[in-house]
Amino acid sequence: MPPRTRFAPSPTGYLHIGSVRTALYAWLYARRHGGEYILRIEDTDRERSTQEAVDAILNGLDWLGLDADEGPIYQTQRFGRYREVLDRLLEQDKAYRCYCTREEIDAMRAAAMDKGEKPRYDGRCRSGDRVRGDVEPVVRFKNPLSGEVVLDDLVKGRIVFDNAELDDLIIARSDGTPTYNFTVVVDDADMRITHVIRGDDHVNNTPRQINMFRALGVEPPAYAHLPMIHGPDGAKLSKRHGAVNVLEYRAMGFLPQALLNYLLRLGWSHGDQEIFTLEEMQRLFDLDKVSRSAASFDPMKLLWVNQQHIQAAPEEQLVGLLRGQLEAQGVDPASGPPLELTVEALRERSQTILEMAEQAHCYYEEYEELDEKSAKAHLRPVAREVLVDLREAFGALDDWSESATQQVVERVAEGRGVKLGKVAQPLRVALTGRAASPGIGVTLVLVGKARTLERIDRALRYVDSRGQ
RNA sequence: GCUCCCUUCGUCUAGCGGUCUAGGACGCCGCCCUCUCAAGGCGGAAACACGAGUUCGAGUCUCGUAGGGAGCGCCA
Repeated sequence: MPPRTRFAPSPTGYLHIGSVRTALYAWLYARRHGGEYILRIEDTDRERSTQEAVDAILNGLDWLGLDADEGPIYQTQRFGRYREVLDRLLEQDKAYRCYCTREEIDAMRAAAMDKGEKPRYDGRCRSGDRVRGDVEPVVRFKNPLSGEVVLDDLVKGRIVFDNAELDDLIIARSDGTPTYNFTVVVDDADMRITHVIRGDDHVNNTPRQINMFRALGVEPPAYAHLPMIHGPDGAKLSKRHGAVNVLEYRAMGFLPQALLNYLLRLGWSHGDQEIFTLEEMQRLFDLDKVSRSAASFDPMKLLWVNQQHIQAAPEEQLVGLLRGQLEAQGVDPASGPPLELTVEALRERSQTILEMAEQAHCYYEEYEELDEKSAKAHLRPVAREVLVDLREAFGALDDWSESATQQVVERVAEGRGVKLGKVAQPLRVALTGRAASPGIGVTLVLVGKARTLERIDRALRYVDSRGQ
Protein backbone atom coordinates (compact mmCIF):
# COMPACT_ATOMS: atom_id res chain seq x y z
CA MET A 1 0.00 0.00 0.00
CA PRO A 2 1.55 3.31 -1.03
CA PRO A 3 2.07 5.62 1.94
CA ARG A 4 0.11 8.77 2.58
CA THR A 5 1.87 11.46 4.56
CA ARG A 6 0.85 14.93 5.54
CA PHE A 7 2.24 18.24 6.67
CA ALA A 8 -0.09 19.98 9.11
CA PRO A 9 1.07 23.46 10.07
CA SER A 10 -0.99 25.81 12.15
CA PRO A 11 -1.22 29.28 10.64
CA THR A 12 -0.20 31.38 13.59
CA GLY A 13 2.91 32.93 12.09
CA TYR A 14 5.41 32.57 9.28
CA LEU A 15 6.63 29.24 7.97
CA HIS A 16 9.46 28.24 10.26
CA ILE A 17 12.64 26.69 8.97
CA GLY A 18 12.17 23.74 11.31
CA SER A 19 8.68 23.11 10.01
CA VAL A 20 10.03 23.15 6.50
CA ARG A 21 12.29 20.24 7.29
CA THR A 22 9.32 18.32 8.63
CA ALA A 23 7.38 19.10 5.47
CA LEU A 24 10.37 18.09 3.36
CA TYR A 25 10.74 14.72 5.04
CA ALA A 26 7.01 13.99 4.73
CA TRP A 27 7.04 15.05 1.10
CA LEU A 28 10.19 13.09 0.34
CA TYR A 29 8.90 9.98 2.04
CA ALA A 30 5.78 10.03 -0.08
CA ARG A 31 7.76 10.69 -3.25
CA ARG A 32 10.31 8.04 -2.46
CA HIS A 33 7.69 5.37 -1.99
CA GLY A 34 5.28 6.41 -4.70
CA GLY A 35 2.74 7.61 -2.17
CA GLU A 36 0.85 10.82 -1.60
CA TYR A 37 1.54 13.91 0.42
CA ILE A 38 -1.27 16.00 1.82
CA LEU A 39 -1.25 19.55 3.10
CA ARG A 40 -3.59 20.30 5.96
CA ILE A 41 -3.98 23.65 7.64
CA GLU A 42 -4.68 23.27 11.34
CA ASP A 43 -6.56 26.45 12.02
CA THR A 44 -8.89 25.40 14.79
CA ASP A 45 -7.46 28.06 17.06
CA ARG A 46 -9.48 30.88 15.61
CA GLU A 47 -7.99 33.38 18.01
CA ARG A 48 -4.52 33.04 16.60
CA SER A 49 -4.91 31.80 13.04
CA THR A 50 -4.64 34.43 10.35
CA GLN A 51 -5.01 34.56 6.61
CA GLU A 52 -1.61 36.25 6.33
CA ALA A 53 -0.04 33.24 8.01
CA VAL A 54 -1.86 30.86 5.67
CA ASP A 55 -0.55 32.82 2.71
CA ALA A 56 2.97 32.84 4.07
CA ILE A 57 2.89 29.07 4.48
CA LEU A 58 1.46 28.51 1.02
CA ASN A 59 3.97 30.87 -0.57
CA GLY A 60 6.86 29.28 1.26
CA LEU A 61 5.92 25.75 0.26
CA ASP A 62 5.30 26.88 -3.28
CA TRP A 63 8.69 28.54 -3.49
CA LEU A 64 10.36 25.37 -2.27
CA GLY A 65 8.41 23.24 -4.67
CA LEU A 66 6.89 21.02 -2.01
CA ASP A 67 3.73 20.43 -3.96
CA ALA A 68 0.85 18.63 -2.30
CA ASP A 69 -1.18 15.85 -3.88
CA GLU A 70 -4.19 16.89 -1.84
CA GLY A 71 -5.12 20.05 -0.08
CA PRO A 72 -4.75 22.48 1.38
CA ILE A 73 -7.47 21.12 3.58
CA TYR A 74 -8.65 23.51 6.27
CA GLN A 75 -9.77 22.11 9.58
CA THR A 76 -12.21 24.95 10.06
CA GLN A 77 -14.08 23.52 7.06
CA ARG A 78 -14.51 20.24 8.84
CA PHE A 79 -16.22 21.27 12.03
CA GLY A 80 -19.34 19.33 11.04
CA ARG A 81 -17.34 16.16 10.81
CA TYR A 82 -15.66 16.70 14.18
CA ARG A 83 -19.06 17.32 15.76
CA GLU A 84 -20.29 14.06 14.33
CA VAL A 85 -17.38 12.05 15.71
CA LEU A 86 -17.60 13.85 19.01
CA ASP A 87 -21.27 12.94 19.38
CA ARG A 88 -20.51 9.35 18.59
CA LEU A 89 -17.80 9.21 21.24
CA LEU A 90 -20.20 10.78 23.75
CA GLU A 91 -22.94 8.28 22.88
CA GLN A 92 -20.56 5.37 23.22
CA ASP A 93 -19.40 6.69 26.57
CA LYS A 94 -15.86 7.07 25.26
CA ALA A 95 -15.94 10.76 26.10
CA TYR A 96 -17.76 12.78 28.69
CA ARG A 97 -18.73 16.32 29.59
CA CYS A 98 -16.60 17.95 32.23
CA TYR A 99 -18.09 20.74 34.32
CA CYS A 100 -15.00 21.69 36.24
CA THR A 101 -14.22 25.38 36.34
CA ARG A 102 -10.82 26.73 35.45
CA GLU A 103 -10.28 27.51 39.12
CA GLU A 104 -10.88 23.89 40.01
CA ILE A 105 -8.45 22.72 37.35
CA ASP A 106 -5.80 25.16 38.47
CA ALA A 107 -6.13 24.02 42.06
CA MET A 108 -5.90 20.42 40.94
CA ARG A 109 -2.68 21.04 39.07
CA ALA A 110 -1.15 22.98 41.91
CA ALA A 111 -1.99 20.20 44.34
CA ALA A 112 -0.45 17.57 42.10
CA MET A 113 2.73 19.58 41.75
CA ASP A 114 2.90 19.95 45.50
CA LYS A 115 2.74 16.21 45.87
CA GLY A 116 5.55 15.84 43.36
CA GLU A 117 3.26 14.42 40.70
CA LYS A 118 2.69 15.37 37.13
CA PRO A 119 -0.06 18.01 36.91
CA ARG A 120 -3.06 16.25 35.44
CA TYR A 121 -6.82 16.15 35.45
CA ASP A 122 -8.08 13.73 38.08
CA GLY A 123 -11.18 12.59 36.19
CA ARG A 124 -13.71 13.78 38.73
CA CYS A 125 -16.39 14.32 36.06
CA ARG A 126 -15.75 10.97 34.46
CA SER A 127 -18.74 9.26 35.99
CA GLY A 128 -21.10 11.87 34.57
CA ASP A 129 -22.87 12.81 37.79
CA ARG A 130 -21.58 16.34 38.20
CA VAL A 131 -23.88 17.92 35.64
CA ARG A 132 -24.64 21.54 36.39
CA GLY A 133 -26.34 24.32 34.53
CA ASP A 134 -24.13 27.28 35.32
CA VAL A 135 -21.03 25.99 33.53
CA GLU A 136 -20.66 25.33 29.81
CA PRO A 137 -18.92 21.96 29.83
CA VAL A 138 -15.89 20.90 27.85
CA VAL A 139 -15.70 17.37 26.46
CA ARG A 140 -12.96 15.06 27.62
CA PHE A 141 -11.75 11.83 26.10
CA LYS A 142 -11.93 8.82 28.40
CA ASN A 143 -8.40 7.59 28.37
CA PRO A 144 -7.88 3.98 29.53
CA LEU A 145 -7.00 3.91 33.23
CA SER A 146 -4.48 1.11 33.03
CA GLY A 147 -2.30 -0.80 30.66
CA GLU A 148 0.30 0.64 28.38
CA VAL A 149 0.61 2.09 24.92
CA VAL A 150 3.46 0.88 22.79
CA LEU A 151 4.75 3.24 20.15
CA ASP A 152 7.15 1.77 17.62
CA ASP A 153 8.51 5.01 16.37
CA LEU A 154 10.22 4.84 12.99
CA VAL A 155 13.09 7.02 14.09
CA LYS A 156 13.20 6.70 17.86
CA GLY A 157 12.42 3.04 18.20
CA ARG A 158 10.08 1.54 20.76
CA ILE A 159 8.66 3.85 23.41
CA VAL A 160 6.29 2.53 26.04
CA PHE A 161 3.86 4.76 27.91
CA ASP A 162 1.87 3.87 30.97
CA ASN A 163 -1.80 4.79 30.66
CA ALA A 164 -1.77 5.67 34.35
CA GLU A 165 0.44 8.62 33.44
CA LEU A 166 -2.10 9.99 31.00
CA ASP A 167 -5.13 12.05 31.89
CA ASP A 168 -8.43 12.70 30.14
CA LEU A 169 -7.64 15.44 27.73
CA ILE A 170 -10.09 18.02 26.46
CA ILE A 171 -11.24 17.30 22.94
CA ALA A 172 -13.87 20.03 22.67
CA ARG A 173 -13.84 23.46 24.25
CA SER A 174 -16.79 24.87 26.15
CA ASP A 175 -17.77 26.77 23.02
CA GLY A 176 -18.05 23.44 21.24
CA THR A 177 -15.02 23.80 18.98
CA PRO A 178 -12.70 20.79 18.80
CA THR A 179 -9.09 20.86 19.96
CA TYR A 180 -5.91 19.79 18.30
CA ASN A 181 -5.40 16.34 19.77
CA PHE A 182 -8.87 15.38 18.62
CA THR A 183 -8.94 16.93 15.15
CA VAL A 184 -5.56 15.50 14.31
CA VAL A 185 -6.83 12.01 15.01
CA VAL A 186 -10.08 12.44 13.14
CA ASP A 187 -8.26 13.91 10.16
CA ASP A 188 -5.43 11.41 10.05
CA ALA A 189 -8.05 8.67 10.21
CA ASP A 190 -10.35 10.20 7.59
CA MET A 191 -7.50 11.04 5.28
CA ARG A 192 -6.10 7.54 5.63
CA ILE A 193 -2.69 8.84 6.64
CA THR A 194 -0.30 5.90 6.91
CA HIS A 195 2.78 7.72 8.24
CA VAL A 196 2.69 10.65 10.60
CA ILE A 197 6.00 12.47 10.27
CA ARG A 198 6.30 15.38 12.71
CA GLY A 199 8.49 17.07 15.25
CA ASP A 200 9.38 15.15 18.38
CA ASP A 201 7.70 17.78 20.51
CA HIS A 202 4.67 15.62 19.73
CA VAL A 203 5.86 12.31 21.16
CA ASN A 204 4.12 12.86 24.45
CA ASN A 205 0.83 13.44 22.65
CA THR A 206 1.13 10.27 20.68
CA PRO A 207 -0.08 7.70 23.21
CA ARG A 208 -3.29 9.61 23.77
CA GLN A 209 -3.80 9.95 20.07
CA ILE A 210 -3.25 6.23 19.64
CA ASN A 211 -5.87 5.60 22.32
CA MET A 212 -8.30 7.80 20.42
CA PHE A 213 -7.67 5.92 17.20
CA ARG A 214 -8.53 2.74 19.05
CA ALA A 215 -11.66 4.32 20.51
CA LEU A 216 -12.66 5.24 16.98
CA GLY A 217 -12.00 1.70 15.85
CA VAL A 218 -9.27 2.78 13.46
CA GLU A 219 -5.79 1.31 13.22
CA PRO A 220 -3.29 4.07 14.16
CA PRO A 221 -0.77 5.18 11.55
CA ALA A 222 2.97 4.61 11.83
CA TYR A 223 4.81 7.46 13.51
CA ALA A 224 8.18 9.05 12.81
CA HIS A 225 9.19 11.75 15.26
CA LEU A 226 11.91 14.05 14.05
CA PRO A 227 14.37 15.59 16.47
CA MET A 228 14.30 19.34 16.91
CA ILE A 229 16.59 21.84 15.28
CA HIS A 230 18.57 24.07 17.61
CA GLY A 231 20.39 27.31 16.98
CA PRO A 232 24.18 27.36 16.59
CA ASP A 233 24.46 27.88 20.35
CA GLY A 234 22.38 24.83 21.14
CA ALA A 235 19.38 26.83 22.30
CA LYS A 236 16.02 26.66 20.61
CA LEU A 237 16.22 28.01 17.08
CA SER A 238 14.97 31.57 17.11
CA LYS A 239 15.33 34.92 15.42
CA ARG A 240 18.47 35.53 17.40
CA HIS A 241 20.19 33.01 15.17
CA GLY A 242 19.23 34.74 11.95
CA ALA A 243 16.20 34.11 9.85
CA VAL A 244 13.73 31.44 10.84
CA ASN A 245 11.15 32.51 8.28
CA VAL A 246 11.74 30.63 5.01
CA LEU A 247 10.65 33.53 2.88
CA GLU A 248 13.53 35.53 4.24
CA TYR A 249 15.89 32.99 2.76
CA ARG A 250 14.40 33.63 -0.62
CA ALA A 251 14.95 37.36 -0.15
CA MET A 252 18.53 36.72 0.91
CA GLY A 253 19.24 34.95 -2.34
CA PHE A 254 19.19 31.31 -1.36
CA LEU A 255 18.17 28.77 -3.96
CA PRO A 256 15.20 26.64 -2.94
CA GLN A 257 17.04 23.44 -3.82
CA ALA A 258 19.97 24.56 -1.65
CA LEU A 259 17.82 25.25 1.38
CA LEU A 260 16.15 21.88 0.89
CA ASN A 261 19.53 20.19 0.54
CA TYR A 262 20.83 21.77 3.72
CA LEU A 263 17.71 20.91 5.68
CA LEU A 264 17.74 17.38 4.31
CA ARG A 265 21.26 16.80 5.56
CA LEU A 266 20.45 18.31 8.92
CA GLY A 267 19.34 15.10 10.52
CA TRP A 268 19.64 12.65 7.68
CA SER A 269 22.57 11.20 5.81
CA HIS A 270 23.47 9.08 2.88
CA GLY A 271 27.03 8.00 3.50
CA ASP A 272 29.40 10.89 2.90
CA GLN A 273 27.32 12.66 0.28
CA GLU A 274 26.68 16.33 0.97
CA ILE A 275 25.15 17.70 -2.19
CA PHE A 276 21.94 16.25 -3.58
CA THR A 277 19.86 17.14 -6.58
CA LEU A 278 16.09 17.18 -6.14
CA GLU A 279 15.96 13.95 -8.06
CA GLU A 280 18.49 12.30 -5.76
CA MET A 281 16.65 13.48 -2.68
CA GLN A 282 13.47 11.85 -3.89
CA ARG A 283 15.23 8.67 -4.87
CA LEU A 284 17.48 8.28 -1.83
CA PHE A 285 15.56 9.58 1.17
CA ASP A 286 14.24 7.22 3.77
CA LEU A 287 13.35 7.29 7.41
CA ASP A 288 15.86 4.69 8.59
CA LYS A 289 18.75 7.10 8.15
CA VAL A 290 17.14 9.91 10.09
CA SER A 291 19.18 10.81 13.11
CA ARG A 292 17.75 10.45 16.59
CA SER A 293 19.36 13.46 18.18
CA ALA A 294 18.73 17.16 17.79
CA ALA A 295 20.84 19.12 15.33
CA SER A 296 22.17 22.65 15.39
CA PHE A 297 21.49 24.98 12.51
CA ASP A 298 24.74 26.19 10.94
CA PRO A 299 24.33 29.28 8.73
CA MET A 300 27.91 28.96 7.45
CA LYS A 301 27.31 25.53 6.04
CA LEU A 302 24.04 26.65 4.52
CA LEU A 303 26.00 29.30 2.69
CA TRP A 304 28.40 26.71 1.36
CA VAL A 305 25.60 24.43 0.24
CA ASN A 306 23.97 27.38 -1.49
CA GLN A 307 27.20 28.15 -3.28
CA GLN A 308 27.50 24.56 -4.44
CA HIS A 309 24.01 24.76 -5.88
CA ILE A 310 24.69 28.10 -7.51
CA GLN A 311 27.61 26.49 -9.26
CA ALA A 312 25.47 23.59 -10.40
CA ALA A 313 22.24 25.42 -11.19
CA PRO A 314 21.00 25.81 -14.75
CA GLU A 315 21.94 29.20 -16.16
CA GLU A 316 18.32 30.16 -16.81
CA GLN A 317 17.41 29.81 -13.16
CA LEU A 318 20.27 32.04 -12.08
CA VAL A 319 19.53 34.60 -14.76
CA GLY A 320 15.95 34.83 -13.60
CA LEU A 321 16.96 35.16 -9.98
CA LEU A 322 19.65 37.72 -10.68
CA ARG A 323 17.25 39.79 -12.74
CA GLY A 324 14.74 39.79 -9.91
CA GLN A 325 17.37 40.68 -7.36
CA LEU A 326 18.77 43.56 -9.43
CA GLU A 327 15.33 44.96 -10.04
CA ALA A 328 14.56 44.71 -6.35
CA GLN A 329 17.63 46.83 -5.77
CA GLY A 330 16.59 49.40 -8.33
CA VAL A 331 19.14 48.45 -10.93
CA ASP A 332 18.06 48.12 -14.56
CA PRO A 333 19.29 44.78 -15.94
CA ALA A 334 18.99 46.14 -19.47
CA SER A 335 21.60 48.85 -18.90
CA GLY A 336 24.55 46.50 -19.01
CA PRO A 337 25.83 43.21 -20.39
CA PRO A 338 23.51 40.25 -21.03
CA LEU A 339 22.70 38.63 -17.70
CA GLU A 340 23.98 35.30 -18.98
CA LEU A 341 27.47 36.74 -19.14
CA THR A 342 27.27 38.21 -15.69
CA VAL A 343 25.96 34.98 -14.23
CA GLU A 344 28.75 32.92 -15.72
CA ALA A 345 31.34 35.38 -14.49
CA LEU A 346 29.99 35.57 -10.97
CA ARG A 347 28.50 32.19 -10.16
CA GLU A 348 31.77 30.83 -8.84
CA ARG A 349 32.28 33.74 -6.52
CA SER A 350 28.84 34.17 -5.03
CA GLN A 351 27.42 32.41 -2.03
CA THR A 352 24.00 33.95 -2.54
CA ILE A 353 22.15 35.66 -5.34
CA LEU A 354 22.08 38.76 -3.20
CA GLU A 355 25.86 38.75 -3.15
CA MET A 356 25.94 38.12 -6.88
CA ALA A 357 23.72 41.14 -7.49
CA GLU A 358 25.89 43.34 -5.34
CA GLN A 359 28.94 42.33 -7.31
CA ALA A 360 27.04 42.91 -10.54
CA HIS A 361 26.00 46.48 -9.79
CA CYS A 362 29.05 48.06 -11.38
CA TYR A 363 28.33 46.39 -14.71
CA TYR A 364 24.90 48.02 -14.93
CA GLU A 365 25.38 51.42 -13.42
CA GLU A 366 28.11 53.74 -12.22
CA TYR A 367 29.61 52.67 -8.93
CA GLU A 368 29.11 55.18 -6.19
CA GLU A 369 32.62 55.62 -4.94
CA LEU A 370 35.98 53.94 -5.01
CA ASP A 371 36.65 51.55 -2.21
CA GLU A 372 39.13 53.50 -0.15
CA LYS A 373 41.51 50.74 0.72
CA SER A 374 41.61 49.41 -2.82
CA ALA A 375 42.11 52.84 -4.32
CA LYS A 376 44.90 53.68 -1.93
CA ALA A 377 46.66 50.43 -2.66
CA HIS A 378 46.37 50.39 -6.42
CA LEU A 379 45.55 53.84 -7.77
CA ARG A 380 48.89 55.30 -6.85
CA PRO A 381 50.87 57.85 -8.84
CA VAL A 382 53.03 55.05 -10.26
CA ALA A 383 49.92 53.58 -11.87
CA ARG A 384 49.30 56.74 -13.81
CA GLU A 385 51.35 55.91 -16.87
CA VAL A 386 49.90 52.41 -17.02
CA LEU A 387 46.39 53.81 -16.94
CA VAL A 388 47.27 56.28 -19.66
CA ASP A 389 48.61 53.45 -21.82
CA LEU A 390 45.47 51.45 -21.23
CA ARG A 391 43.26 54.42 -22.00
CA GLU A 392 44.97 54.90 -25.29
CA ALA A 393 45.07 51.24 -26.32
CA PHE A 394 41.46 50.62 -25.39
CA GLY A 395 40.36 53.72 -27.19
CA ALA A 396 41.78 52.25 -30.37
CA LEU A 397 40.43 48.76 -29.82
CA ASP A 398 37.40 47.66 -31.80
CA ASP A 399 37.29 43.96 -30.97
CA TRP A 400 35.93 44.16 -27.43
CA SER A 401 36.26 40.47 -26.67
CA GLU A 402 37.69 38.80 -23.62
CA SER A 403 40.80 37.63 -25.43
CA ALA A 404 41.41 40.91 -27.26
CA THR A 405 41.03 43.07 -24.16
CA GLN A 406 43.11 40.64 -22.17
CA GLN A 407 45.88 40.95 -24.75
CA VAL A 408 45.84 44.71 -24.46
CA VAL A 409 46.42 44.43 -20.73
CA GLU A 410 49.27 42.01 -21.29
CA ARG A 411 50.89 44.20 -23.92
CA VAL A 412 50.74 47.24 -21.69
CA ALA A 413 52.44 45.26 -18.95
CA GLU A 414 55.15 44.11 -21.33
CA GLY A 415 55.57 47.59 -22.71
CA ARG A 416 56.21 48.99 -19.28
CA GLY A 417 58.21 46.02 -18.17
CA VAL A 418 55.99 45.29 -15.20
CA LYS A 419 54.17 42.25 -13.96
CA LEU A 420 50.60 41.72 -15.06
CA GLY A 421 49.34 42.45 -11.57
CA LYS A 422 50.71 45.96 -11.70
CA VAL A 423 48.44 46.67 -14.62
CA ALA A 424 45.45 44.48 -13.90
CA GLN A 425 44.95 45.67 -10.35
CA PRO A 426 44.83 49.42 -10.99
CA LEU A 427 42.59 48.71 -13.95
CA ARG A 428 40.34 46.48 -11.90
CA VAL A 429 39.91 49.14 -9.25
CA ALA A 430 39.21 51.70 -11.96
CA LEU A 431 36.61 49.46 -13.56
CA THR A 432 34.76 48.19 -10.53
CA GLY A 433 35.72 50.49 -7.71
CA ARG A 434 37.23 47.63 -5.76
CA ALA A 435 40.07 45.17 -5.79
CA ALA A 436 38.17 41.97 -6.44
CA SER A 437 36.39 40.93 -9.59
CA PRO A 438 36.38 38.15 -12.19
CA GLY A 439 39.36 37.82 -14.53
CA ILE A 440 40.38 41.14 -16.01
CA GLY A 441 39.37 40.22 -19.58
CA VAL A 442 35.90 39.14 -18.52
CA THR A 443 35.56 42.20 -16.35
CA LEU A 444 36.38 44.44 -19.29
CA VAL A 445 33.76 42.75 -21.40
CA LEU A 446 31.19 43.11 -18.65
CA VAL A 447 31.92 46.78 -18.16
CA GLY A 448 31.95 47.47 -21.88
CA LYS A 449 34.12 49.83 -23.89
CA ALA A 450 32.33 53.10 -23.25
CA ARG A 451 32.26 52.68 -19.51
CA THR A 452 35.82 51.37 -19.49
CA LEU A 453 37.12 54.58 -21.03
CA GLU A 454 35.04 56.72 -18.70
CA ARG A 455 36.19 54.86 -15.66
CA ILE A 456 39.85 55.00 -16.56
CA ASP A 457 39.43 58.75 -16.85
CA ARG A 458 37.74 58.81 -13.51
CA ALA A 459 40.62 56.81 -12.00
CA LEU A 460 43.15 59.16 -13.53
CA ARG A 461 41.38 62.12 -11.97
CA TYR A 462 41.55 60.31 -8.67
CA VAL A 463 45.27 59.66 -9.05
CA ASP A 464 45.90 63.28 -9.93
CA SER A 465 43.86 64.68 -7.10
CA ARG A 466 45.64 62.39 -4.77
CA GLY A 467 49.07 63.38 -5.94
CA GLN A 468 48.60 66.94 -4.77
C1' G B 1 8.52 18.20 40.28
C1' C B 2 6.76 14.14 37.06
C1' U B 3 6.89 11.51 32.12
C1' C B 4 9.49 10.81 27.63
C1' C B 5 13.75 11.54 24.47
C1' C B 6 18.92 12.58 23.26
C1' U B 7 24.70 12.32 23.89
C1' U B 8 31.19 10.65 17.93
C1' C B 9 35.77 16.72 16.09
C1' G B 10 33.18 23.93 17.42
C1' U B 11 28.94 22.31 13.79
C1' C B 12 26.39 18.46 10.35
C1' U B 13 27.52 13.48 10.27
C1' A B 14 29.83 8.05 8.76
C1' G B 15 30.16 3.95 11.95
C1' C B 16 24.98 -0.98 12.26
C1' G B 17 31.07 -6.10 17.95
C1' G B 18 36.96 -7.05 15.31
C1' U B 19 38.26 -3.61 8.77
C1' C B 20 38.76 2.60 14.18
C1' U B 21 46.28 4.50 15.03
C1' A B 22 37.53 6.67 14.37
C1' G B 23 36.16 8.42 7.93
C1' G B 24 33.71 12.66 5.17
C1' A B 25 31.72 17.77 5.07
C1' C B 26 31.32 23.07 6.91
C1' G B 27 34.36 26.35 9.53
C1' C B 28 39.64 27.26 11.01
C1' C B 29 45.20 27.11 9.82
C1' G B 30 49.22 26.24 6.11
C1' C B 31 50.89 25.30 1.07
C1' C B 32 49.98 25.11 -4.34
C1' C B 33 47.57 27.53 -8.50
C1' U B 34 47.16 32.87 -9.67
C1' C B 35 46.15 39.68 -12.57
C1' U B 36 42.51 40.31 -7.64
C1' C B 37 38.58 37.68 -5.31
C1' A B 38 36.72 33.20 -5.64
C1' A B 39 36.72 28.21 -7.32
C1' G B 40 39.95 24.03 -7.30
C1' G B 41 44.11 20.85 -5.44
C1' C B 42 47.24 19.18 -1.34
C1' G B 43 48.25 19.03 3.90
C1' G B 44 47.16 20.15 9.27
C1' A B 45 44.81 20.94 14.21
C1' A B 46 40.12 18.97 16.05
C1' A B 47 35.57 13.97 18.69
C1' C B 48 33.61 8.37 20.62
C1' A B 49 30.38 12.80 27.94
C1' C B 50 31.74 9.68 32.39
C1' G B 51 31.53 4.92 35.18
C1' A B 52 30.40 -0.08 35.60
C1' G B 53 28.93 -4.58 33.10
C1' U B 54 28.35 -8.32 28.84
C1' U B 55 32.16 -10.30 25.47
C1' C B 56 38.22 -13.30 23.53
C1' G B 57 37.15 -8.20 21.75
C1' A B 58 32.74 -2.10 22.62
C1' G B 59 32.37 4.17 19.43
C1' U B 60 29.05 -0.02 18.33
C1' C B 61 25.07 -4.15 23.33
C1' U B 62 23.07 -3.41 28.86
C1' C B 63 22.70 -0.58 33.26
C1' G B 64 23.89 3.69 36.09
C1' U B 65 25.78 8.93 36.53
C1' A B 66 26.23 13.64 34.48
C1' G B 67 24.69 17.08 30.89
C1' G B 68 21.06 18.67 27.25
C1' G B 69 16.05 18.71 25.16
C1' A B 70 10.69 18.00 24.85
C1' G B 71 5.96 17.47 27.11
C1' C B 72 2.73 18.10 31.36
C1' G B 73 -3.11 24.28 28.00
C1' C B 74 -10.56 25.12 26.84
C1' C B 75 -2.19 26.21 21.77
C1' A B 76 -0.94 23.41 17.76
